[in-house]
Formats: sequence, structure tokens, C-alpha cells
Amino acid sequence: MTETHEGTEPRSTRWLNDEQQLAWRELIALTTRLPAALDTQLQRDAKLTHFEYFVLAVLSEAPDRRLQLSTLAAQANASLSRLSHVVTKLEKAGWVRRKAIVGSRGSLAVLTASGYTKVVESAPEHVEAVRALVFDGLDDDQVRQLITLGKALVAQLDRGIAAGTGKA
Amino acid sequence: MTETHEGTEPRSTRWLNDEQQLAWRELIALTTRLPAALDTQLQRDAKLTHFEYFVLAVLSEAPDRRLQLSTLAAQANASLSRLSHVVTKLEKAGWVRRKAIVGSRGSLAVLTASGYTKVVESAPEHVEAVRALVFDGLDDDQVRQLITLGKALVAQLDRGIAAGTGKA
DNA sequence: TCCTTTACGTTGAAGCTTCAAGTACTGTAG
DNA sequence: CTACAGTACTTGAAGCTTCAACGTAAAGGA
Repeated sequence: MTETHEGTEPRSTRWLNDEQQLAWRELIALTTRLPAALDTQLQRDAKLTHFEYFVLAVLSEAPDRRLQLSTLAAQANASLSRLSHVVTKLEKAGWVRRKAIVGSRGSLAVLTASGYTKVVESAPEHVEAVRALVFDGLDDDQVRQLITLGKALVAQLDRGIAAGTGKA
Repeated sequence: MTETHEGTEPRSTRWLNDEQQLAWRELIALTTRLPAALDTQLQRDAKLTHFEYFVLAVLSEAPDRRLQLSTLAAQANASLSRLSHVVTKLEKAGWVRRKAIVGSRGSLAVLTASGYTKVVESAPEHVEAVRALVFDGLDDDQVRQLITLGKALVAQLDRGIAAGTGKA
């Protein structure tokens, strides 16, 4: 990805410049290692994957601690399929219940009392880990930069996904 | 993770402030969606996972297109186990060969000619995707910010992992 | 009403990752 | 030279995610 390997494609590819290369490597390191570290901590301390924890956390903050599956999937950055499998697992653990919606198709995921307890119990150690892994290394200015940059990145990501989905 | 659920732990937990919360959500969205988008593109266009692509790319840029497995694992942000499984798969595809190191224990992963061709062929579309998913949304200043922030984040991540590994 | 399209969700299989255990080789201390 | 420890890597099983296919119910015409 560094040099211009020519002659393979119709038009010469626009490669990344040096700064973009650097940024890209950091981004890859971040998106590979951070999830791994979060999973390690939660697996060790709460027997949860980070995705499971996040689903429970999102539910715990939703009005009435319930959310439609498709909405929950979007908020948890997951496919409906992935969410459905995980909700099944969380249901077996007694932390979530599925509930049909009356006037409409679709169903709700409802956090149970036991599920709420689970999040509340797991949260402190998890927050400590998040601090140790991320925020202890950033001053307030950097946190603000991260918000701005993060928003820009996620927004572009969504645009890029929308564009890429259409053409192919 | 938003409110202070008190009374569960010995000492009251230091929760994240509002800005950290925001930054954290963006970071999670980013680390969840970006890898998924990269995998989708590479799976569609090159029948590769992003991790496989990255391994091949790292090898293609290494001196003599070869690297010791443990070194490659570190550069690819992966465990040795994960890498070993993937190298086995890449070997079966004919893109990589394992080669024992003479004077020392350990072995090298060597990129074959066919493996090199594979990266070169896959790169252009991948770079286009990276552009569309990331860099088309950032100006030069933001790219520089991303480098700085990314380095800070990865560095803290490594410190946090080192600390967390020890205590348990 | 009937047909078609679209949104919502589930499911099983295939593939990838992690985890724990195991092999082998290399220093190093006694 | 023998025992011990550490490094490098492999392996199989278990678990998670993705993919593709399917079922179902609402909405939109004709």
C-alpha cells in the first residue's frame, strides 16, 4: 500500500500520502487492539464480551430500559443478525426478555432486574479499565479533539458505507 | 455507565465526565464499524479478511518480504495464535511459506510471488475504500490531529494493557 | 381483495478468534 | 551434564460473527 504498483488497474490509483499512511496505521492499531483489550477485561472480570456489555449498557440507559431490536442493533453498531444471536444468549442468562410490540411488527428487548444488576455490578471495573486504557493518557483538550475527530470519522464512515453499498 | 450507581464497590468509582462519555461512544462506534466495513469490502472484492490483507501487506513491505512470526504478530496487532492459524490458511492458498530460521529457534513467514501479486491486485480497490470510508472526510489538519491523537491513544493502550496484565 | 414489496427478525452452517494446553528448542544455574 | 525456566510456535475445542436463506407481517397499489 506504500508504493505505486502500476499497470494493474484501468486508471492509476491515488495512493495515500505519507501522513495519511501514518494515520491509517494508528487507526488500524487502535481498532484492533482496543476491542481486544476491552474483551479481555470484561471476560476476566464479568464473563461478558464487550458487545454483550454494551448491549446491556445501552438498554440500561434507554427509556423504560427497553428498545426495539432494530433500534438496539443500530445503537450497538451491529447487524440485526448479530444482535439476535446475542439477545438469545442474554435471554438464556436471564438478563433480557423479548417482548412483542402490539400495534406493530417487531419486538422489544427488555432489560430484566437481574440484567440491570449485572450491568451495575460490572460497570465500575469496566470504567476503571476504560480509564486505564484510554483516558488516563489524554488531557481535556485531547478529549475534545477526540470527540470532534471521532464524529468526523464516524460520519464519513457512514457516508462511505452508504456509497459502497450502492455501487459494487 | 452514565450515572453513579453507588454502594456496589469498596470506594466510589470515578465515572467518566460528559466529554469523556461522548468521546468514548465515538470511539466504540469507530472501533466497531470501521473493521466491519473493511472486512465487507475486502471480502467482496478480494475474498480476504482485513486481517489477512494486512498480514500480506506488512510482509510485502518487510525487507526481503519476510518476517519472523512473532515480529509479524506484533506488527499486525495480533496474538501469535491468531497469526499462526491465519498463516496456515495463507500457506494453503500459496501466498505465504513458512521457513525455519537456521541459527535460532522460531520461523519466518515468507511472502511468495503469488502472495505478492495478490496484495498488489487487491490494494487499489482497498485504498479506494479506505479513502471513501475515512480520508475523504478529513482535511490535512485533521489527518495530522489523527496521527497525534492516534499515537497517544495507542501508547496509552499499551501502558494500560501492561498494567492490567500484571495485577488481575 | 389480491399481489408485490419492504421491513423485521430468526436460524443454521461456515469460518474466524480465543483460550488453554502442549511441543520443542535454548539458554542457564547448579 | 542435568534440571529448570523461558521463548517460539502449534493445535484442537469452544464460542462468536457473518452470511445467506427463510418466515412473517405490514404497507402500497391495481
